Amino acid sequence: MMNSKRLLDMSAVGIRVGGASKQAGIDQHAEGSKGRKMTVASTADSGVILACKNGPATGAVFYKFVLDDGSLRECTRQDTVLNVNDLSSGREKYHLLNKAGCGGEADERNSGLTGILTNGSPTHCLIRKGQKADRHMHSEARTPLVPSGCQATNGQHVPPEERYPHPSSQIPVPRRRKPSGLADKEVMAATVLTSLSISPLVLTHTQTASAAVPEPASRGWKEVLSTSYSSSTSGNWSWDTSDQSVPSTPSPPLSNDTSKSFPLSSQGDNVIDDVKESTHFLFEDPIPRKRKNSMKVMLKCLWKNCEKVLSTSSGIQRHIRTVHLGRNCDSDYSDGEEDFYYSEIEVNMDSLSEGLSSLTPTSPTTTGPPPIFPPFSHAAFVPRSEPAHIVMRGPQGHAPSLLSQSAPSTLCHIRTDHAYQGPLTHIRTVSFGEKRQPAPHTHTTICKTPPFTAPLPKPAPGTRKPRGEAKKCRKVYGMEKRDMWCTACRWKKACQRFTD
DNA sequence: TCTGCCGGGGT
DNA sequence: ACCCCGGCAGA
Repeated sequence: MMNSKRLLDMSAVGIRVGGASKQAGIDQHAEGSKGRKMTVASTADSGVILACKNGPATGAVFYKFVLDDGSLRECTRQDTVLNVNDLSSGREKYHLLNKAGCGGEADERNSGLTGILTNGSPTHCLIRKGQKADRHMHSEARTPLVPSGCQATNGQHVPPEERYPHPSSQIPVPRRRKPSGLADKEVMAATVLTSLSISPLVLTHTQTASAAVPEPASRGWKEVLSTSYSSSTSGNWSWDTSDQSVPSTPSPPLSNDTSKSFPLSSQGDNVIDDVKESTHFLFEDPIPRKRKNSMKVMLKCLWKNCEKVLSTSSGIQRHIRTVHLGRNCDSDYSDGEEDFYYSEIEVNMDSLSEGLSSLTPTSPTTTGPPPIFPPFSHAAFVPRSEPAHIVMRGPQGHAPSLLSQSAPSTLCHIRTDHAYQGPLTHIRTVSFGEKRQPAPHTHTTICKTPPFTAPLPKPAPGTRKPRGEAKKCRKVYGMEKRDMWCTACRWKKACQRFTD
């Protein structure tokens, strides 16, 4: 990917550095939508600087190059495809791709840039996947690099200090997507799948050709590819071809980089958006699990001094939004920057039935006050999983800021026997949360003044660990190679090698 | 019926 | 602690 050509879409301009695996630093000076002046500092060792400006009236674009030998060259936008090889010293080839249009139509699929410049028009939120903000990136570029296109989406202006996600353990969840046509989603999904099935080589070729492909033919690609980097100006869709949400696929650790890259770039947006999608589906469509006996999964608000228990995630989120976040009770509106702290618990309805027979959980959609359960008793509540600390991030991928700081401090890792939970808990299915778990401040693993610190009662008789999906030693090695089994398997205990 | 694994016992 | 196994329960 790094050696793929690089396209910088400055609403009209792409710069392609062929063959060079260097990371481009970006400097940007935005001067509004009319007059604009942008400067791109290319690779440090290439010595190439591209300056772009256009006049407010003429719209003519001039590109200024500082070549390796120090000479200056200028060209105009009309040079649709300019091979700068003949301009340069010949050591490297620099291509200029002048792309028509601006905004999300640009093909950014193979962009090797760490950021996309904005120019006042609907802009991108493009950060090259897997790259943190380049050290060459100038400070001036940072703020504009915040996906201003997304800002335009909700029309809100957020102070800069709130724009960048604080590297915390919070699990971001998707902001509410605006309803869109099902057909659109299906088309999008199909197109994304199609794009995934095509090798990067083909993509590169397609990308190269796309400059000359008529718009209708390349539009589908461009839409998909642009959304691959969360650059859709609508801000309603994001997808990434690098499946970071698969826990079984080891990814480069984020723990160290996130703290740096988050404040510096919008790279986190991609990741966050990934998680957003994952968690969105997880919450919208939780994996059905077997419930034994009369155990029912409830969601308990973990806000301080709040014992609210609701039966649905939407209900608990609404509760948090309205009660703790002070949102408008009447509106389901979410500005996308909310912290949701709640824990999934199992409620023994039998134990509750005596005193709470009249307080059966109600759907949050029903009018009237939601049920409030009395303080928990361990006889009735069996914590099932880590508390779900959910952060609704804004379109800018802002830091949770104050909301997180006011978060409950009593989060507790309730049950550590992950073998019993495995990927079943929604936290563990979220790659982002998974990566962040080692963070020392991870809420889900820190136990402070926990409300459930009392020795947990053993699982009630009859509660058995659900069978794992993974093949165990017995199946993998067979009876003949029993000596290759893990010890637990040999002892007919829970397999330790192939945990779920 | 196969398989995972809990619970219990033996050393 | 290590090892084994009866038996339960899910697939």
